[in-house]
Amino acid sequence: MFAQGRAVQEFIASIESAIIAATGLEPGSFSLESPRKAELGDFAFPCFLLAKRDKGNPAQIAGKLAEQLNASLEGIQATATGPYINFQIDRSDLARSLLGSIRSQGALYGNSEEGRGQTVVIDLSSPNIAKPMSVGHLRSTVIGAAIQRLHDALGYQTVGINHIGDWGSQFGKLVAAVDRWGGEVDLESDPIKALLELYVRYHNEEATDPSLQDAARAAFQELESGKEGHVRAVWRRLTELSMQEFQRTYERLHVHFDEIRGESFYEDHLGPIIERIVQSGVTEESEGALIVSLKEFGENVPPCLLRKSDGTTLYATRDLAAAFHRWELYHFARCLYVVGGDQRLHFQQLKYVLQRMGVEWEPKVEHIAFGMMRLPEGKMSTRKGQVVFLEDVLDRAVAEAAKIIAEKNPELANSAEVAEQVGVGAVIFNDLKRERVKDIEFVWSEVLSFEGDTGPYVQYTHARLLSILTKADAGAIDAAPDWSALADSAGLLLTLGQFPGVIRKAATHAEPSEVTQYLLGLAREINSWIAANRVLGQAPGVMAARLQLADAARIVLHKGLALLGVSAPESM
RNA sequence: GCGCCCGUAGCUCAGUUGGAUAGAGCAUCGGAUUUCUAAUCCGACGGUCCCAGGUUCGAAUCCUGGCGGGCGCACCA
Repeated sequence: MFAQGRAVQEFIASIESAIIAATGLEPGSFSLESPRKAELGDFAFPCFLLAKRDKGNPAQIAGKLAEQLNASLEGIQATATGPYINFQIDRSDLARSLLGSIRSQGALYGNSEEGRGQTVVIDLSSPNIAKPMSVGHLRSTVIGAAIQRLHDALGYQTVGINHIGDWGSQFGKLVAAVDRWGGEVDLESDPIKALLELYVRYHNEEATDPSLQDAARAAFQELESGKEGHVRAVWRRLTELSMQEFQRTYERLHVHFDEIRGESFYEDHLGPIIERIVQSGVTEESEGALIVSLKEFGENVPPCLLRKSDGTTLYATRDLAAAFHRWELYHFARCLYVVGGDQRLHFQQLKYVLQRMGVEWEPKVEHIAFGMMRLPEGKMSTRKGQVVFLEDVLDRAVAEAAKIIAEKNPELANSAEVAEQVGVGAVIFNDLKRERVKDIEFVWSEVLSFEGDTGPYVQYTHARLLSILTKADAGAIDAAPDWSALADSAGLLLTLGQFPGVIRKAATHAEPSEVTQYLLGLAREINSWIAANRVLGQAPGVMAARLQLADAARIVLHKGLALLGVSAPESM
């Protein structure tokens, strides 16, 4: 439907089919690589496999094959360099078709329809009621939201679900704490903080006061019984207070959810799901609890608990209920759980249970694990008060951005708005920068840095391009382009051409950092290009060619940032 | 004890399904602005790719065994 970066794809396809025709290699049995150095060419084909097949010398084979390919390829030069064949696309062809393709598609460049008709469910954010969002929750939220946008771009139907932690035995504790000390704190003006205080106090005192534990257990049992009484009323109020707070943060991060379903949503599903699992014949009673043994997957794999000996359910029960509910609702192509790596075992167990039940869609369920956010002094702990609150991080980043704007661009019109975009963008970008499995140590100076490999660096690059484009005379970009002005810019052009492939791979891998890394590399290339290539005030043909390149680069930066959930201010 | 994840420059990280001389940012040092935003650019410095075997024409990448760090291991989520 769209020419989705076809420019570069078409060049690659013609090289590949020429190689197939000349060698008899199976399509898909090889792929082109990037040469070690850009001067060597745009694409490379190593001849080691051919040499093995034909029992020949790779360098000789490369030499002969290059001659044959040159005879059949048009607009593409093949050169043998040792055991490699390097291909170079005609510079004018490259610029004309690629820039034309990007500029005609605009914000749709990189999109495709490959996911049409398929649904991807993404479980993301999932903060716990009555606890403040920490920088740890940021990870699930921004990684999950980026994964959802990547799938949107590929034409999938996506459903982002915020699986709020609004159920479980800790609510018994919370209700007990509110009942006992609720009058001593201010629940109205700063509810999360007040609730946190109660939560911490509960844990400090439960060891020495057994009546507290009894009260908590009784409260959760009442909550799970479905009784519309005092406990449920308190629980409901806590939920409402917390959700209002969360919503503020989500708005700043530009994250919205298609569904906000707490664990409590599955209250009515718990009985039936347990029944269903029992019917499938995989459960057993053990020490008064209902479990699914997972010994067949390994002697040391712990069983999955569905129901405690006191009759109440667990996390796993609710997640199983949610999984079945989602399948019945969406028949998803993928169901992604963007949840920290500390819960690997839990999701492994979940998948094992589904396997034992013989559920055919089990492989579509994926745990998208990410590394823990740690403080230099150790693991974050809400109970110990060792946390960095997300609001504080955003506020400090925005304040820092405002300070820099005041220094560098005091005349900026909407400076408060831009400071918000830059500060929040820096925080989001920083969190999406590394491979998601890696643990992150939270260091303020790193989060508040706006130079080098940072979000503001990419935003700045975008603003610079826009500045050049808006200063150009109207119509200058439409003059007959002199493509020779871009003869030395092939590297940048090829990078722009990679964008659709970057989106596709990042979505498949559920790895937003592939986009982040790509954007950093692209921004670096653009900044070097700007320093080396004057755009305005050149001969009309030169100017048109360079303006087109600047425009295409601007389009890709903007789109890439949008996929990550980072704003691209017009000036900063 | 067992299982899973991670280990690349002083620090933080990239490194395409195994391919050519392992690359960025930060930090340090030295340069660049009469001209499109210096939140920038150019250069220098900086490496036993944790260690030891193995597979391969070829290994940072795959396999095995160690070491170091993180996380987890039935009635929490």
